[in-house]
Amino acid sequence: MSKGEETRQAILSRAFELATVVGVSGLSIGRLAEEMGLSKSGLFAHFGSKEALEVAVVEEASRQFVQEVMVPALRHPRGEPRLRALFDGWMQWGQRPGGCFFVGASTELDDRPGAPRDTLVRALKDWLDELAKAVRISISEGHFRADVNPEQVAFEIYGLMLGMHTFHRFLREPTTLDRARQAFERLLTDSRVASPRSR
Amino acid sequence: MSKGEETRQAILSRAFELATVVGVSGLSIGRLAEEMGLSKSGLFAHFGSKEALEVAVVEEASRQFVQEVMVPALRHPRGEPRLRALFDGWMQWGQRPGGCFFVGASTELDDRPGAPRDTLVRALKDWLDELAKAVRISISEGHFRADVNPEQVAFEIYGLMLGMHTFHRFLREPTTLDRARQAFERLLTDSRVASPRSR
DNA sequence: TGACAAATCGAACGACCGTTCTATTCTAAC
DNA sequence: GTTAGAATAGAACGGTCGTTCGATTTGTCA
Repeated sequence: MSKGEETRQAILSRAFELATVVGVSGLSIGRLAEEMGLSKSGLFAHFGSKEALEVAVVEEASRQFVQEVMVPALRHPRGEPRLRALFDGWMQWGQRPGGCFFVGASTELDDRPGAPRDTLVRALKDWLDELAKAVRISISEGHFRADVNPEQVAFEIYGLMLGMHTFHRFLREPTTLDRARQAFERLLTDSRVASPRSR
Repeated sequence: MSKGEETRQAILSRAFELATVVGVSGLSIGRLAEEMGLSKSGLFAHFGSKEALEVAVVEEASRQFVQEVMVPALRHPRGEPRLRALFDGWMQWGQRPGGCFFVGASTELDDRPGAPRDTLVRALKDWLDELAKAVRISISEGHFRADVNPEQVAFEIYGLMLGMHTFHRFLREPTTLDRARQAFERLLTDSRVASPRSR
């Protein structure tokens, strides 16, 4: 790795942390440069524009998310255990300072067309696809009923995660973790083969 | 209403619309003054500080939310019908340009202590209390089982709303409305007296 | 109608923003 | 060890931000 790539990566690493707290557009080049011990223009040269920096930050966030949540979940058995691992992994991920990068960024960018938004949409869809895939495997493994809708379950799981985020980080409700767990269990129960009720 | 109060109210009305789209801190006094046909300092004088303006905007949002969602729901029969009305009312509310003010503002302010945050926390808690209250009434009316936890249901409903917001406004998923409805029905089904399963 | 207060304006402030340029320092390959 | 090119620095730009202050218009009530 050349010197340039090295500092660029170091910048992105810190930029990602910072953006998780202050938001993608709240991230400022001057502030970031100061934290990195670089000049504003020196740092700027690595990206060429603020928007390109934002895109790179979103990509860095995806990279870290894959590494810290998705990959470890793949080490768990296929089906429900893996789905649980994904849920647990996200809970861990959401504990870092500033919470979940994607939750903040998606509400921030929902009305701002452009490359950063497109990149984030792609990342979020990948995550939802991963959840749906885990549900689909749960069906084929015989853990869930055949008539369970994977995309529907992924939707509801993600809603849980968002609710958890708001209750924990904004309302600071100490009951949040239990609430989320309980809702998740209800979702699993309703999806299992043992359950007699149709969905 | 004096002249001052009148323009102040007009400013807040527009400021609320604007803040729903660009966020609470994204709201700028210069931009707002231009839209209102006022000078920057003239508009500024109505509030004294940006932070005071932000607080006033949050209050205005609460005012409108009560008027457009909560009050109409009270005209529906106690219990499950009213809970449905609250849900439907929120869905309508979330359709306005920029989506739901509270969803955007709460992720924006979760790491920014101060009066605007405190005001918003209060407003959101009021809304959640209203949901929980509707659930509680549903129990006493015999629509829901006695062992249903009102706060838990309120948590899950709010999670649904958040999921809907992200899927609809950020991902632009056309299936969103159905997904949210279906999840809501599952929640109601699991809560009803007819259901044999314990929660 | 006159007088006092309320409302609004206009200019200026310092701070920070992203971006551009030119000059300098450093790194890496020959 | 020299040299070309990459990496960084520094100063300056136009712009917007929230805020202050003194002057001026406008509304309100005796």
